[in-house]
Amino acid sequence: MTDVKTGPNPLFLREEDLRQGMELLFYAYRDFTAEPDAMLAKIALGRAHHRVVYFVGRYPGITVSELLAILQITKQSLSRVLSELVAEGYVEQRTGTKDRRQRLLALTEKGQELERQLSDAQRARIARAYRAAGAAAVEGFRTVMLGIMDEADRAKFPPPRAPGTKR
Amino acid sequence: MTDVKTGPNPLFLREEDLRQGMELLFYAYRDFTAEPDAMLAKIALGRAHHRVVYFVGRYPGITVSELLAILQITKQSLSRVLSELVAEGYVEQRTGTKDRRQRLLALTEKGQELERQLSDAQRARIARAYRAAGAAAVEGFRTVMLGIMDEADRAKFPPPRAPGTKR
DNA sequence: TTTTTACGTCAGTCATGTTGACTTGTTTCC
DNA sequence: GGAAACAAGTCAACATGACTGACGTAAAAA
Repeated sequence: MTDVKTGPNPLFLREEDLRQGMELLFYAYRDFTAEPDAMLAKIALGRAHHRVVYFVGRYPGITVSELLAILQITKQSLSRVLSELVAEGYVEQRTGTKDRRQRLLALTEKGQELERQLSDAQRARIARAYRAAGAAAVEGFRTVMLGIMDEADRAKFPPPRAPGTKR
Repeated sequence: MTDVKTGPNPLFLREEDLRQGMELLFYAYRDFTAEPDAMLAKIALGRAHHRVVYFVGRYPGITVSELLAILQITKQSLSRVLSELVAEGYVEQRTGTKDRRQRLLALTEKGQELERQLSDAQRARIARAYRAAGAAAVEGFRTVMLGIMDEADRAKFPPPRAPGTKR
C-alpha cells in the first residue's frame, strides 16, 4: 500500500499495532460480559436476554423489527428469548396504535430492576475506565470505536456536547 | 457517590455517557466479528475455531493450559474445537521438551493461511479506524480499553514506544 | 513413593444461533 | 375493493459452543 498521508499523523501501522487492537477488543469484551453472564446464570437466563432487556430499556416502545435490526439475529432466535421475558414478566408488549401490526415492547417494573442490576457492573466498569483515562482518552476511544463499527449505526452516537455546555 | 476529584478531568459522567460506552462496545464487537464469522461458516468452522487459530498464531508453542487461561473456557469446550483443527491440519501439537506433559501448539502452513484470511478483514477494519482517528485517539482508545478489561491481562499490552523511537 | 499437574475423554445438558415453511392480522397500493 | 406487502408469531429440525461431572494416563514435583 502506497502511503499517502491522510492527515497530520501518518500512523505507521505495524502488524503488531493491529494485533494489539484486535486483542484489546477481545479481552475488553470478554471481561465486560463476564459479570452479567454470571448473574444471569443464577436466574436461568443468558446473555441474549440481557441484550434484549438492555435495548428494550434503552428504547421503550421499540418494535420487534427494530430490535431485530439492532441485534442482527433472526426473529426465531429473538422469539424464544422474548417470549420467555414476557412470560416471566420482565417485558410487556402492547399493540401499536398507529400501526396495529406492531408489538411495542417495554420493560415492566421488574424488567427495569433486572436491567439495572445487570448493567450496573458494566456501567461501573465503564465509569472506572473513563475516570482513570480522562476526557481526552474517552473521546479517542469513542472515535476509534465508531471507526470500527459499520457506518450504518454510527448515527446512533451523536457528537459529544461542547465543553462547558449545560444541557 | 460523592465526587472526589481524581485528576485534571473530573469527568461528569452521565448515565447517557455510560450507556453510550456500553453500546459502542456492543456495536463494534458485533461488526468486528461478523466478517470472519461469515467466512468460517463456509468451511464449517465457527468463531471458537477462529479464536484458537488466532491465539495459537499469536503465541506459537503455547500450551493448552495457557490457551485455556486466555479463552476462559473449559478444557472440554476447547477440546472439541482443537481436535477438529488438528484433524483438519490447521494446528499441530508436539510434546514439550522441557515438560513432556505439555502439548505445544503451533499453526501449520495451512493454519497460517487460514488465520491470515480470517483476520485480514479485522486487521483492515482496525487499520481503517486507526488511520481515520489519528494517533492521539488511538492512544485514548488503548487506555480506555485497558481500563475496561480486568487488570490481570493488562501486562500483555506493553506501553507504546516513544515517538521517533526506532525498534 | 505419593501427590500434583497437564492433558485427554466420555456423557449429558443448555443456550443461542441457524434455515425453511407456514399462519394471522393489518396496511398499503393499484 | 382486492391484491400485494408487511409485521409478527409459530413449528420443526439442526449446529455450535458453552457447561458440569467423572474418570484415565503420563509425567513432574514434593
